[in-house]
Amino acid sequence: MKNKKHPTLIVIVGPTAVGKTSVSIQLAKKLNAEIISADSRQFYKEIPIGTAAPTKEEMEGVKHHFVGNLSVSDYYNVSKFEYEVIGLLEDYFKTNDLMIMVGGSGLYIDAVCNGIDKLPDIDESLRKQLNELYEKEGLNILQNKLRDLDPEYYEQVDLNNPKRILRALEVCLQTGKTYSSLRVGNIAKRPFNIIKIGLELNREQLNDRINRRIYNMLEEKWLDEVKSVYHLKDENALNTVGYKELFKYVSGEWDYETAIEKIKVNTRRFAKRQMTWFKRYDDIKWFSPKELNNIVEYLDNRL
RNA sequence: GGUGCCAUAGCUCAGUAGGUAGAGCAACGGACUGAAAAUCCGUGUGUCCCUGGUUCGAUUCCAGGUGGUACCA
Repeated sequence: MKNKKHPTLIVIVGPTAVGKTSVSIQLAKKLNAEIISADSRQFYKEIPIGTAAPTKEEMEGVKHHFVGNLSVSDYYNVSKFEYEVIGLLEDYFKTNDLMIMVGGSGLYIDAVCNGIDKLPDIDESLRKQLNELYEKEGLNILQNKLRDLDPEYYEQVDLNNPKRILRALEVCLQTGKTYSSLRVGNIAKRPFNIIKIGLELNREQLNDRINRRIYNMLEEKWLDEVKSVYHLKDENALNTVGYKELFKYVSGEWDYETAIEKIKVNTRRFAKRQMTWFKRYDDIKWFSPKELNNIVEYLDNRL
């Protein structure tokens, strides 16, 4: 490796099960870097097996951040992640040149790379109130409310998507301003370089890896882990591929085979959504997870 | 071996009173600014088992074949 002059964040993305963890750890060792996980489910300490979080052994010798740092009952969001990561990097780059950020949560990665609009926190009671309104009155009421409060956003938003509408409404009601006026979408200028690397496999190979990984997770007593958090199953953090299906098995709603089959299907779909997100990055270089040497060479030329 | 039933999308199956076909699931494509492994939107991808016959026209009717299935031997 040449001498690195500019602090650089190496971002490694890719669909679930493609092999990001292994590549990131090998790179971290070669480059003497630490790792930030940008995986919105590996934050939670109660669910390492089903989220394929890096194990203690894997993390041996490579410092990891944002793995198992939260409880599933903690409230967390992208903005906090951005704030914490940027804070960490500011410190880290005083004495180091390279950090690796690896993960599959596109929104979280974008927040770190590009920043996210500064919006106030929403009162818990307001969010709850809106959720109840939606439960009781349905989507139509929310749509009408949004048309009154923020006609501009009403024109752009996917009106069938309750989450988008609820979000816009809570911001409008909390701030007294329109959501559209607060959504400026400025791209943040970061005081470090960013190099994006994508890992991909063809569909057949990825599906095969997905199936094998599900099998391995079950071998590692995933079901015990699921049962241990069953009482928390309504937490958002557990609205997660694998857990929601196995909860239905545990409750007796589905038989085992059905649950496993659904996990496979939903994991494939998740991987597809991730690829859709990452494919729009125009500053990314794609590799197979097997070509570590090519990745190192590519980085070497750019650092 | 005999008789009945079945053969249509990747799977389970509808359907066409003869004018080349459609549901569910799967699959595929897309969106995405504080719940994102979330949430939402879009798309039929087909030798209608094979061969021949009748017909202007057969996936549909007829005959034979092949495969499956049930019952009888």
